[in-house]
Amino acid sequence: MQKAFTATPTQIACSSCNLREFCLPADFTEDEIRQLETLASLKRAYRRGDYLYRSGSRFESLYAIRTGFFKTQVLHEDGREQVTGFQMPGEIIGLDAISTDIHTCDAVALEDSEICELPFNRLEKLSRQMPTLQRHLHKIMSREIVRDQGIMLLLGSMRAEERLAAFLLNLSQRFAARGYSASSFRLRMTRQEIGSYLGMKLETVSRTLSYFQEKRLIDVNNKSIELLDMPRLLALLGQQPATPL
Amino acid sequence: MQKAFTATPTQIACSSCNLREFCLPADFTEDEIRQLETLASLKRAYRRGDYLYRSGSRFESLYAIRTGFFKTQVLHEDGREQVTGFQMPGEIIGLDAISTDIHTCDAVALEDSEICELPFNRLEKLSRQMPTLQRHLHKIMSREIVRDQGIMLLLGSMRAEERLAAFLLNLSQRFAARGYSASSFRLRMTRQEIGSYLGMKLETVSRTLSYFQEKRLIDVNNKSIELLDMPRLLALLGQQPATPL
DNA sequence: CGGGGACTTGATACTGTTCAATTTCCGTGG
DNA sequence: CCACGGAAATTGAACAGTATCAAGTCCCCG
Repeated sequence: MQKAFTATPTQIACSSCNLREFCLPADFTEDEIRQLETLASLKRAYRRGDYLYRSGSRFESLYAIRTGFFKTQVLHEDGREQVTGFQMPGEIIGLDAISTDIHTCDAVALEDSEICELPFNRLEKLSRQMPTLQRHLHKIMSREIVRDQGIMLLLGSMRAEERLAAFLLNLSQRFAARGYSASSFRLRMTRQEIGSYLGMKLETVSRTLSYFQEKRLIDVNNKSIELLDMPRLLALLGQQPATPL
Repeated sequence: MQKAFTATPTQIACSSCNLREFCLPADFTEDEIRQLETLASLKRAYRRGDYLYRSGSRFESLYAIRTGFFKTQVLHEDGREQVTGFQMPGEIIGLDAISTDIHTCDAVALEDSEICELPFNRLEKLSRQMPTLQRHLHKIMSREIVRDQGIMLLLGSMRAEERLAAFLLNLSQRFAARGYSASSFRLRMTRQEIGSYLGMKLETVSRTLSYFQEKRLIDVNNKSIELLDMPRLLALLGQQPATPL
């Protein structure tokens, strides 16, 4: 499998998130879950385009996405922006802010979304009493580090086609993990945002998608994507030079 | 300042690491430090080229670098490798392995080095009793996430010259934070490793260094670097198109 | 002192960017 | 409900930035 760019959803307790079903690792007890639920009871709705937090704002809480879709981005002084991730339900955002108590990136809703707020002070306190939670929190943070390593590998050593193939397969996998179709989904982000994430220009994203379509690897229609040939998409990764498709 | 690519050393208690001097945040008490010292007493020496751990090996401990220099790298199936970081004294490595209890990258000594081993189970246990340590550990992990975001920005949206300038300034800053010269230092890594880290080929690294030298921004002599004009190097960042120097 | 890896430099090829012109999509208001 | 307008997406052509290939030099280790 594509070691470099895999995503296990970074999940944590969140009462109103259907936690019991897919969010929680098996090793929490009933009682522990109850405690977590009191902590995670704060939920809020966001509209497409709303900021969950902004770079520079004070850190209070982590956020578990309940429904919807977010992007995180860092901004450069000169206006350049880099999308650092796309987050879907069950994933946690805000981890970057722990280091300085100030958010270092923006989190923006890509569609109407609901989140659970997890006040970090309370989370820390609770995790002192609950080793399972402590371990879980550490794993979530570590998983984010591993994810970032995968993106570095992607940005540092893959060509445009490989990057886009990796991206599509990664989305596919994450949708599948949530019970949605692995082969057919809607992109919530623009070509520009994909490009920013993958380190390429929106025109190149568009061209490469068209090329994949021409080669019958995928079917694109604006934001609708169907993966027609996942084996060949996978084969696109892990190949040093350009490969004739 | 170069927001995107700043590094505060990720430090943690380590008895034999001259901790009191520069490794420890002020908020640990004498007694707490003593407890940490018992934990961090394991130290080991490594020779240039030795692996501290390998991708796939079992996770037991975090490692605090006491002296020397390391690189971490992830390997792709097809043989491609991506250097994900260069670590210097006071920094912690191994955080990626917490997520799965398996190391996801290699750590290799770039020169003879000494490390302190921090058994993670004991670290977790101790941090349950010591909120200061818990908070510190969280900050270290979060800082790594922020660092990775900076590299994504670099890899995703900077040109070769900017990347190299950012890299040199970042090293400079980290040396300075350790009491070494900010303007004159020895590179411990090869052009190839720099290139892998920055997402460019070794020839491009070499050429760009020569170009910087020609423009009197730096003085290079193989692995010896002197930064002659830090303001102009800094100005190189944060400029969208190519700038005549 | 010899040898091999690391580094530099040049010429050329190629991937992806830039600029520009359309076309398509979608939300908004009539 | 349809028409409008602006943003998003597609596509083409020329160009720029790096990669690639190759030759030669330097440095360091044994």
